[in-house]
Amino acid sequence: MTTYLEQILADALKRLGVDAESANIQIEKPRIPEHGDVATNLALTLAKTLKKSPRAIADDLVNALEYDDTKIRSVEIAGPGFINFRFANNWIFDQLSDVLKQGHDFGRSDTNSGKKMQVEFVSANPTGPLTVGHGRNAVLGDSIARLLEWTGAQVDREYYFNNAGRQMRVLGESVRARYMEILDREASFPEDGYQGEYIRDIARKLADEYGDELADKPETDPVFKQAAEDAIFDDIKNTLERMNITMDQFFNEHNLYEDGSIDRVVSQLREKGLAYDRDGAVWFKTTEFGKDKDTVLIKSTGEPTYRLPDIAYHISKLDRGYDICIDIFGADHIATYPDVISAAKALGYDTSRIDVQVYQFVTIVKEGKPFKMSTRKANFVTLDELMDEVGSDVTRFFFLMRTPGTHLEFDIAEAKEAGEKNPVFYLQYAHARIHSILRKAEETYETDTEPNLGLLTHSSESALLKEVFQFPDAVAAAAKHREPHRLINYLNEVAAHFHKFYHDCRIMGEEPELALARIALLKAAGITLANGLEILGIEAPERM
RNA sequence: GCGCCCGUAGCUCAACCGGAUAGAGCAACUGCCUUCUAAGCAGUAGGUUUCAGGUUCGAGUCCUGACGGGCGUACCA
Repeated sequence: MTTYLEQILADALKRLGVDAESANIQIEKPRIPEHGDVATNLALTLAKTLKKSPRAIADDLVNALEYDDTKIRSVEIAGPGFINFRFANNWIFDQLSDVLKQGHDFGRSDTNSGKKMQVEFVSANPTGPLTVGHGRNAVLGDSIARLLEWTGAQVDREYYFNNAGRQMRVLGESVRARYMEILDREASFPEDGYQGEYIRDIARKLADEYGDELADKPETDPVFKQAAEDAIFDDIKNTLERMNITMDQFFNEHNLYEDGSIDRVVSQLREKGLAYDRDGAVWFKTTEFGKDKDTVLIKSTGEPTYRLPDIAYHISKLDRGYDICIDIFGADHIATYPDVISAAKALGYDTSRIDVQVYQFVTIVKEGKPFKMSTRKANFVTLDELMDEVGSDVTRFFFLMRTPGTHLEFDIAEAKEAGEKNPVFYLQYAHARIHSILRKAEETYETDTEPNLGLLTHSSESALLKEVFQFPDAVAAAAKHREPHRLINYLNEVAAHFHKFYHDCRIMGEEPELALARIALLKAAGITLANGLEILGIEAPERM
């Protein structure tokens, strides 16, 4: 529908001698039904460049407009210069049949077709279980990936991690200390060690498996770290699976050392005069890119800071041929990615292919107070614990329902109590209700006969119809902005229109002709909700 | 100090690239179940969009400044 309108408007512009390319045609559904089925503000946006009053431009546009009156019933100018369109009934009914035909694919579009994209998310190092702090990242990344798939892209989900370095060393030492404790042997717990109970679990498993065999191994023996990494990664993968998330690839930072790309980045930056030695360290000249200070790439100990592999990693992604690489970053990474971009650009890469999505932190509220989490100190609420309480649907929905760019307050008590008050049930309930009616209707009516859609004349029916048709646009808009919450807002509208329809229009007991037409509408609404929930990674139950 | 993000109803949040009368949920109040799921529907109340300027046909949205909150500003990740 949108495509057709864009087309006829572009044609009209051409007739008026206006460059349609630069005009940026926007079609939107007006808030108020009296303002038509869809509207465009085209005349208003053109007012500045054409130096004419919006009303006059709207007049010209409407005069130049040629449209198929089996599709468009009316076109009128209103307010400051909006052009409002109303659809012809037959066109609406054609669209409805089309929705039913598309079924499980309704909502897909080709705005990103042919594109190879990658979404990198979660990317938590295996030092502990995933916490609610990681939840927003995980769920955002996965739903954005799904949105992109629905707009035609081929998408890889990637988890980037590092199992070397100080963090992991301390993790190994923590496990060893607990292991020794279990054996009643002497060992000091590292000062900044990981205090969580899961460390004891890992140590206990080692003790069960090896007895005291490991006690005489040197402190630095990798067995402890390895056991921890394996166990924790198993746990993380299990958590992701519970959340409906499947990664295509786990990328170990270690690869970047092995294949020489770390060294390559340093030497190439040196060649460009952007890296130099000072005080035994290697520095990146970030002052060249407007920063106050230069940045250390390799510490005087010879160990790289995390920034260097970050740069090499992004270059690896670009080399792998992705058209777009999306990073899902928490606000704490906000300062690091400009360096990555600067470096990649300096090395000749098209950095417009890197798309960094920063989301704001989640404030955990526990017992009415903000709660500071720390993996190391084992102050955390894990995603598993949360899902034990409220399930994965509520968990996903909670993280998705707000704009990524604003702070999200997560009240544990509320999420637990919320239960049936939770807005996710509003959507699921609508879907379940639809299927409940369909089950009943199938017993009474010949639901596979061709319906006479012309009978759908009630205002609640047409409101629902028009809402359903917005679905592909809603998916595309959410994908474009990488903001799944837009889809939730849309689905809420669909559900609201459905519930209203349910209240106003009955099916069982109606004349078969009318009932069949309404069943068709019901199916279309059901398809929309089911497909939308799938993009959010949330169940669409047929019974509740 | 400097940089980035945020500030909208009592609370949690929407508002699509600057568009028509700023919307939901929760909490409060009033109606609606002998008929397809009341986890629902209809309605009442609640706002100087933190404040002060500016840009223009038009500002919650853009610019400047102030105030308030978050996150950065490491040879930590």
